[in-house]
Amino acid sequence: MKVVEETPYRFRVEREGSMRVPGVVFASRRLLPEDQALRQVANVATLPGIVGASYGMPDLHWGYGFPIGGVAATDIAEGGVVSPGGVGFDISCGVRLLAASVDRDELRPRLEALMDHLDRGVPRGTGRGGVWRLSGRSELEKLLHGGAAYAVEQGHGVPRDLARCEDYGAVADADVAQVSAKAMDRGQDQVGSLGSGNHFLEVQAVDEVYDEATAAAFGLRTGQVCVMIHCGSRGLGHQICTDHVRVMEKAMPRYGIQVPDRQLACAPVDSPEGRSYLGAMAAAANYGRANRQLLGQAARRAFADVLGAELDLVYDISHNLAKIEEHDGRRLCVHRKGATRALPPHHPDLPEDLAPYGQPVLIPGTMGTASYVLAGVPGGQAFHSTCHGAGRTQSRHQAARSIDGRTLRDQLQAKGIAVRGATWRGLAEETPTAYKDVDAVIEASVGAGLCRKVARLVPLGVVKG
DNA sequence: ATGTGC
Repeated sequence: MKVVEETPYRFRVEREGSMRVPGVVFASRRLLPEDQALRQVANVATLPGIVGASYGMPDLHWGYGFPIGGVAATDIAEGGVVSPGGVGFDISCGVRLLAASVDRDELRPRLEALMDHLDRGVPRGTGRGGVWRLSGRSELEKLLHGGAAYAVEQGHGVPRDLARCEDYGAVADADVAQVSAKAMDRGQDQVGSLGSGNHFLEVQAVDEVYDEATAAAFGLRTGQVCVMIHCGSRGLGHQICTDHVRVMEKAMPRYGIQVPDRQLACAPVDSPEGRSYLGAMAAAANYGRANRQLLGQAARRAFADVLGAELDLVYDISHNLAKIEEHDGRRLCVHRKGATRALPPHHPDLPEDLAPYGQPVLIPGTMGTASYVLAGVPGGQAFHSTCHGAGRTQSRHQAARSIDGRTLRDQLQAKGIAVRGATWRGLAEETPTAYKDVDAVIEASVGAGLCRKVARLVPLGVVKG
């Protein structure tokens, strides 16, 4: 594998073997990942119908089949494929940011009380129930079609929330018939729950604003308290991925598709298997959005009860999704796995009030480090995409071996960050030392021309899944 | 990521 530095923030993985396009990785030298992730970038470049390049964002790291931080688009008319591995197991995993009517100085004396309230009000960990008890299978079906919009319709939020959700709170074309009974069962009682792993609800403060006008348009000001929620589609999305990978593995020989890694299982977008996955994926996307809507409501209740304060939705984005988009007159299936759509100013998909500024992009850091609010920029590199987070450098196992959960909790508390965990092991696996430096990832993303900085947020308290 | 692996 030959990797060439084209510019300070752009590396090219040369085409070789069965690669149809080159790989392009946006990163600094220091952030360029280990060979394994670059090999995955090259593997993705072999997929039928892939256009442009197999892209990697600055937080690129090894994942299931596709790398995390990967973007790949296929041309539907040219037999382009869709691959569940290009979306990931946690379909529609994403981030929601809410801004409070209080500043950090006002919160300080009540922080522990607020965290205790959130600790009780935010279900988390594997398997447990969520804050919304759905009335049976038929209501779950409505939610899979309506996403956050259905949640708001049922009184879980205000209509204004939807104007600040990507796709106004729901993606079209959810096909519930493509969601297995097993996936439905797993999803039935998890709406409004964080899950585990790197999922969290964090109380933050705006530490620095880089662009006053854009921050104001997004509803943010220096010193303001915020809530950031990072979660996905729980067991339902996971089961959908599992089910459809299995179907595609079997179908691939029929379409004459060969891939260098069986985890790249795929099928033409324009095929029964492709359409079936996309329909089920859309249902999971709506589940993820409803999940974040309900957790936002749980945060609102805690802020109202403890502080008499309100929370306005800043934005809600997904960083694990495939989307049918038009680029240069072609209909493409754009896979973003650990990558965020970042629409430029005046893009037709943006709501009018955000159009002058570009799409808000929310980047969660790690526990104890900063998070960022970014905005999309003109240029359209990697089909209008940017990074999604800090990006792991250590496996969960390595991380858990490096530090004890209680020690980590004490370290964070000593930095003034209140911690409400689920398990000690889970906390240790998420030690900030297991991740890349989020500030460096943002610097590379901006340097590569993928986005611009709007605000930097710092953690005050974390509810860890 | 995941009722955490066949």
